[in-house]
Amino acid sequence: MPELPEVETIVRDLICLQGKTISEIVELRPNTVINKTQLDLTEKIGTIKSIERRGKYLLFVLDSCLMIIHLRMTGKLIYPADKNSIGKHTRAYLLLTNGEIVIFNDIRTFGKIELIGLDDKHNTMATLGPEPLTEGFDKAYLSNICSSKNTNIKTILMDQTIVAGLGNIYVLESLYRCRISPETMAKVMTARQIDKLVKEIKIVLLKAIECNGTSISDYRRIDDKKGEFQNFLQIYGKKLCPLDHPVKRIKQGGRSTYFCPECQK
DNA sequence: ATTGCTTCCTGAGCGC
DNA sequence: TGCGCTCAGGAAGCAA
Repeated sequence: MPELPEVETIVRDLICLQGKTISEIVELRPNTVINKTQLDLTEKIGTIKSIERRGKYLLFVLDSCLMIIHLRMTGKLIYPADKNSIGKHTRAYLLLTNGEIVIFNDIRTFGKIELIGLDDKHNTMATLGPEPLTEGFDKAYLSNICSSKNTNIKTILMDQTIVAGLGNIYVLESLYRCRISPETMAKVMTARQIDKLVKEIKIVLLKAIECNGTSISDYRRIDDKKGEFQNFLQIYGKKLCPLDHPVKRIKQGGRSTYFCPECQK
């Protein structure tokens, strides 16, 4: 399930596409490519000027428009690839003018490729909160948010309008490392806890990027290699915490939460 | 306005 | 062997 470190890894892996030109987006499953009419098909779709990341979104800045890809849980990009690699779960592929292709596979089909004008605002991206690895995400910012919200800290950190790019794995890992219970109401978080949490989130994300992400189930790099951060997980998916206490599993907002009631108060 | 629940989808894993 | 059930999950959309 790609979160910030996984998407960042994919963006870095795709840097070799910069300067190449897309001639066609071939949609194999309906509703995979949104606003395809944005493209002027009489022209080349466009040269890839840059590939960037915002939250969990991949942004292809083309000279004609912006192509936004969200992988959701099971979306994968494969490059280099050839047509023999197109399979049952291939939802679309990009055809380049040099004959190469970039395959978009997605088992659960929640992923999307969306095209918008260079100056248009994307309805969700426009509401994203700050990037967690920038100075805009600091203790003052998170304190202010926490004081005004009537929910638990895990739900706060999962909210993309508050901070963009965190998902279940990195939120739970960060909370465990800070010894903060995910059930703690945001309002009662102390200044010290919030400071520690902000710092730990940055440490965990940087380490996960260095490891090229977490390959627990579906996530793979564009060459199908796994990330390595699953080797450093302390709480997500575990039966015992690193101190051998039993890990408790609950649901918060319909999502699995793993935590150690002994370590996290 | 804010919070929370349901929905989308497929494959894996389980019990019987 | 195979059926039916549950679960995984981001975020849109809707309900309270």
